[in-house]
Amino acid sequence: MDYTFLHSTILQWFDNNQKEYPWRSEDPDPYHVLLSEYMLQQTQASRIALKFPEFLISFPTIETLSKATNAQMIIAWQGMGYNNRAIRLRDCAKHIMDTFNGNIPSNYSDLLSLPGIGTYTASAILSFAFKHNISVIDINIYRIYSRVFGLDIQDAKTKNEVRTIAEYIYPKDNSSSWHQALMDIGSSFCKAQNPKCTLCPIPDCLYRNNPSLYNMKPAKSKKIEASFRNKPNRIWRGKTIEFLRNDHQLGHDLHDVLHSILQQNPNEIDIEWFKESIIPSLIKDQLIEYNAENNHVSLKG
DNA sequence: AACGCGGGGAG
DNA sequence: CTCCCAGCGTT
Repeated sequence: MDYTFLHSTILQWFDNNQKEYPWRSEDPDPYHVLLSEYMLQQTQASRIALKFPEFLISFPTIETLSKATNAQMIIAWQGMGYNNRAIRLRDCAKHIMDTFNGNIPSNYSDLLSLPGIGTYTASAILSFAFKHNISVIDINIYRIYSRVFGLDIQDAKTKNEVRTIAEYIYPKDNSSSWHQALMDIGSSFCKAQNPKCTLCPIPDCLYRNNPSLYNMKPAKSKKIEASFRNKPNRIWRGKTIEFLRNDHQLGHDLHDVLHSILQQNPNEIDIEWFKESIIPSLIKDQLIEYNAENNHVSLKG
């Protein structure tokens, strides 16, 4: 297959229409790429764009990041979600200091050895920071390839087929621009819901030609989350962390924390639930400390 | 293979 | 209200 036209179309579109992000540049600092990719795991780019610059002021280098306390990381992570990712990021920086002399690895296996760096993030760093020619598959690119080639997103075989497509289709002299272009296209046009096919710059696409032929709906997630008082525990975890963020210097009495997040006086059942379910899971993620002697809760130092 | 893990924005 | 998001680690 000759993809010369596809490549030139997409790359030219990217030259003229790429989104401005604080981590994007012609010759990006690998630390900025690692940091942004870490933040972008499961979080929309538009949100990270607001957070990235101030985070970089607080932690301008891998070394400063590696020395952050858990509480500092949790506070700096405000608004980005998945707070245990903040702890992992600091651990990742420490690992880079200790094992790689502070240099971000430029090969796949070393990157994969770092905490919180999986197949996507490793290939993204190699492509965007080190300009290696490697395929990159995030949720946007996965969806685009599935649609362009008419693959059923629920079919178990699709994952492998997309991997094969991703491997042969990208321009072998410009992995970085190609994959970032597809991400922009994925978030602007080839969206999960209500895709704007009429505006999409991809020249040929089986889905656009006949959307009804293909099953592009992701499987319904029918998992039941553990809940309390009509809200999932993850919401209560988040409220607890948010409360402790606002005054992290002091330890807080467990009852005061509960009163604040429940917006009412806690009863025995509330206290039992909080002690048995929420506190242990936050401790397990290294987000908080709990002193059973005086019933004080605080962010982990 | 399935699940835990946040939080905010869009529709 | 439901669905979505530049995923990863654990089981």
